[in-house]
Amino acid sequence: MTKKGDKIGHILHVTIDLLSKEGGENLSMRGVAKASNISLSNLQYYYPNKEALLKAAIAQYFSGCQEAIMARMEQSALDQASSGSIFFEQLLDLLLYNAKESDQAIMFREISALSSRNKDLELAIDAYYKDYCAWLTELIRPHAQLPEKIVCLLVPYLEGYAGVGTVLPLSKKEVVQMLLDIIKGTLNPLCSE
Amino acid sequence: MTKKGDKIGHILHVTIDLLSKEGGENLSMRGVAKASNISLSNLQYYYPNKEALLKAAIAQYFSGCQEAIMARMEQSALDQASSGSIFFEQLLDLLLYNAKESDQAIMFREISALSSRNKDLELAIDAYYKDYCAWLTELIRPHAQLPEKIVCLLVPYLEGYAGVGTVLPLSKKEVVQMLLDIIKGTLNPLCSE
DNA sequence: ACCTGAACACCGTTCAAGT
DNA sequence: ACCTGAACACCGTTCAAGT
Repeated sequence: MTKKGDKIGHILHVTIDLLSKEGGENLSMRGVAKASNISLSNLQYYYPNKEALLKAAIAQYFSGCQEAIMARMEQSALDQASSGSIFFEQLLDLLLYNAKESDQAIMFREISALSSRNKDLELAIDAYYKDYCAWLTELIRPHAQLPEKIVCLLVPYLEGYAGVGTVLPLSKKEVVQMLLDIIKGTLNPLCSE
Repeated sequence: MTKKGDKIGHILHVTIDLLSKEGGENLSMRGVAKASNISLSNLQYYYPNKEALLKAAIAQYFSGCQEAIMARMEQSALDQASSGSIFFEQLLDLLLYNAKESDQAIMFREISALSSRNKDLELAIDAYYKDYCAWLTELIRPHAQLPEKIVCLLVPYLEGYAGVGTVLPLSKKEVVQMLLDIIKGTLNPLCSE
C-alpha cells in the first residue's frame, strides 16, 4: 500500500543527503538514481527532471525542519516557561544553534541559491517561509506584545547570521545578549508605543 | 602594457554578467569563453578551472560593491550629516536598497551557495565580509557609541533580509523604522550601559 | 608566455520500447 | 502504471601540440 510512498520517500531522503553533502551544483540525476538503487529512467518516471526532484526534496526538507523544531521545543518545555526573558533566551539558543548546524546552514544556502534561479522554486520557498513566520509569530505571541515585530527582526537576522555570523566583531554569546536586550528594550515595551 | 589586464578584466566582467544572469549552476567555461570571444583552451590558460575563474570573478565583484557603496555614500553626502538619526536613516535606506537590488541579491546568494561547497572560496569571502564589517564600523563610529554592536545587528540582518524580506508580516518601511528604533533605543544609549 | 583542437568521462533530457 | 537502455547535445578537465 505505502510501497510507492516508501520508494518516493527513499528517493527524497537520498536526494537531501546528496544535496547537503555535494551541493546542488554537483547533484546529478544519475547520482541520485545510483544511490537509490534504481535506474536513471526509473527516477525520471517519478521526477521527470532535476527541477521537479529538487522541488520535492526541498518541500520534504522544510517539513522535516518544522518537525525538528517542534520536537526540540517540546523537549525543552519551552511553552511552560511563562517568564518572557527565559522564553526568549531558550528560543534564541535553539534557533541560533539550529541556524549554525552545518547541514542545515548548507541546505538553506543551496536552497536559496537554487530559488534565485527558479521562479517556481522561489514561490514554493516563500510559502514555506510565510508558514514559518506565522508559526513563529503564534509561538511568540503569549510572551510578547509585538510578536510580528520580533519575527521581522529574528527571521532575517537568523537567516543572515548563518552566513556571516563567524566574521562579526562580537561573539555568539554577545550577539544573543544583544538580541535579548533588543527584544526586551525596544520591541516589548511594557507601555503601549 | 595593460593589454593582459584588460583581457582578464574583460573575462571577469563577462563571467560576472553570466553568473548573475544564469547562476553558478548554469555558468560554463565554454559559455564564458564564447562570450569573451576566446577559445575554451585560452580561457583555461588564464583560469585553469572553473573554481579559479569563480574565485577571481567574486573578488572582482566584491571590490566593485565596495566602490559602489563608497560612491553612493559620497553622493548622498552621508558623512556630513552629523545628526545620528538622519545618518542612520540614510544609511539604512542605502543598504536596504542595495540588498534588494536584484542583481546584487542574486549574486550574493550564488556566492554564498558556492562558498558553502568550497573551503577556499569561503575563506576568501569571509575576508571580504570582515573588511566590510570593519569599514562599516568606522563609518558608524562617529555617530554611535557602540558601532560594533550596530554592525553585528545590521550586517546579518541585511544579508538575511535580501532573502526573506518579501515574506515578512511588516512592510519594508516599517522594518526600517523598527531598525532605527532599535539603534536609537537599545544600541545607542545616551548614558553608558 | 600564450594559444589551439582533440579526446576523456561525465551530465540532463528525449524517446521508442518493454511489462 | 511502472521500468528499461540507447542516443542527443552538453559539460569540465586533460593533454600533446603549436607560436
